[in-house]
Amino acid sequence: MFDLNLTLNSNDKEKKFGKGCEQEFPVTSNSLVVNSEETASNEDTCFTRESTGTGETASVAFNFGILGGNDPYEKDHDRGLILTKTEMVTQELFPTGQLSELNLGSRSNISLDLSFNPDSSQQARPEMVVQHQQQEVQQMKARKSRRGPKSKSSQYRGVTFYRRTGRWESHIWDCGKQVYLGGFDTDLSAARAYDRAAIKFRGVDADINFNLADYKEDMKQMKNLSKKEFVQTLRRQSTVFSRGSSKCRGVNLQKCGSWEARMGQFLGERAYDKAAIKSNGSDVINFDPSTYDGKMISKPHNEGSPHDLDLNLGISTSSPLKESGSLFSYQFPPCYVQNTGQLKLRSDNSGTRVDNPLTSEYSVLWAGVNPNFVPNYKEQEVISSQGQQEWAWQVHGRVVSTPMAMVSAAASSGFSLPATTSFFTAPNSSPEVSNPSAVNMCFASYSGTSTNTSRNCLQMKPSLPPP
DNA sequence: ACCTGTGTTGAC
DNA sequence: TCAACACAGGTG
Repeated sequence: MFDLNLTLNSNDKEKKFGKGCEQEFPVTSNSLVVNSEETASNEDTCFTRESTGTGETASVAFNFGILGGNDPYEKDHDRGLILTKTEMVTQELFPTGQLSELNLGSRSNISLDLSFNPDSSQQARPEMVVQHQQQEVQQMKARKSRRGPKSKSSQYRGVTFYRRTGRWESHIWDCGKQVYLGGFDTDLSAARAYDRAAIKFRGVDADINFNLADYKEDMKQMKNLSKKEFVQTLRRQSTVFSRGSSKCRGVNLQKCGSWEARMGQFLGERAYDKAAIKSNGSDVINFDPSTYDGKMISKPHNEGSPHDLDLNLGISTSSPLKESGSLFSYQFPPCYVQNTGQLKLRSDNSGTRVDNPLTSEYSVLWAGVNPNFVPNYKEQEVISSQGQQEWAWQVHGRVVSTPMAMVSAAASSGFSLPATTSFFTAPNSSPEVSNPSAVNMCFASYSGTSTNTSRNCLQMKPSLPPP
């Protein structure tokens, strides 16, 4: 068993972790003490690596005493370690990724590299560690420490929870002015937006929430953008509707040029519309207010019912499962297109259940859409297999350039290709499509309590605006 | 959605 | 004292 007696220079401790951060360490030892330099040459010394945020790594010496030790094997079932005196074990107690989640910041991403080996010849050379540590201290001194109050609402820098909207917002300061970076569903997303902006505005030495390495790709892309353009890009990537992306709430332009549409029948835009009607009237909603007359609002049986549909019309460029946590594997029925200039929703209760039974969230993905196509939804008509009137939308749109080919988002959206190849219909390849700007959307919904699956197809086809 | 004023915090 | 920051109200 190790005695985790670690002592840390009091000055450094506060600089690196901030006040009260010790409590956030996920260590149960009663005496976690970081050793000072003088003891770094001790045979029982272990080392930590500290990410500096600039790709460099510094080390801090730790001292671990051996307690007990009569047994050839020391088992720590809690940590899943089996230690012997004759083998060298390296255990990273604090994975870097986890630490970044623990409000330690990029500079504080410390991982303990616990090495035990009685044979000192196989140990890391302490003098190198000390040297590295000294370099790190100098870098820390040269770098301006954080100023300003710590956020009470978020563990991340630059991220604030906005009570009024119930969202996370991120801001950054530039030239004495606060710049709005966007509103987000999660503080994690907001923190990432802040990080990107911080790197853009202040360079790689900026104090950020996560590892600089996470933003390598972003750094390449942001090189060609001005600050203003970059902020606009961040805002467009924010979870919520953002001006400059689309004039329609819930529609966002993705990096790849595809449009992402995200809505919920009752939890998303519909919920927004309903609330807006109640509080502000019907002039700010997405859909025709007449459609809510005694129908959407007065039919609470749909709310929370198995047939609530989260019409997540998203095309994602990266790891949507990770980001949204709401995109599950669906099998989509084939979509078809009618040359009617209308977007229709069909709903029936046939089909098989394919999604996560533990959730009642529903998703829909749609293929890449012409970026110049600006949809204007208007709820218009309803079709269902039972002849019941549901709802659908008429689509008005305009196309100002040749349409881009639809791109299958299956690979990046967590869908298996066989299940989705029929979902995305390339407008130029489908014989059914006469208008190359038509958009296909299909989705399936599943009840958490029922084995029925509602399969729905949306047809969206823009019509040119009247002259 | 975005801007901006103001209070708070911590380094200098 | 001042810059950096968070919070929150204002505006369109």
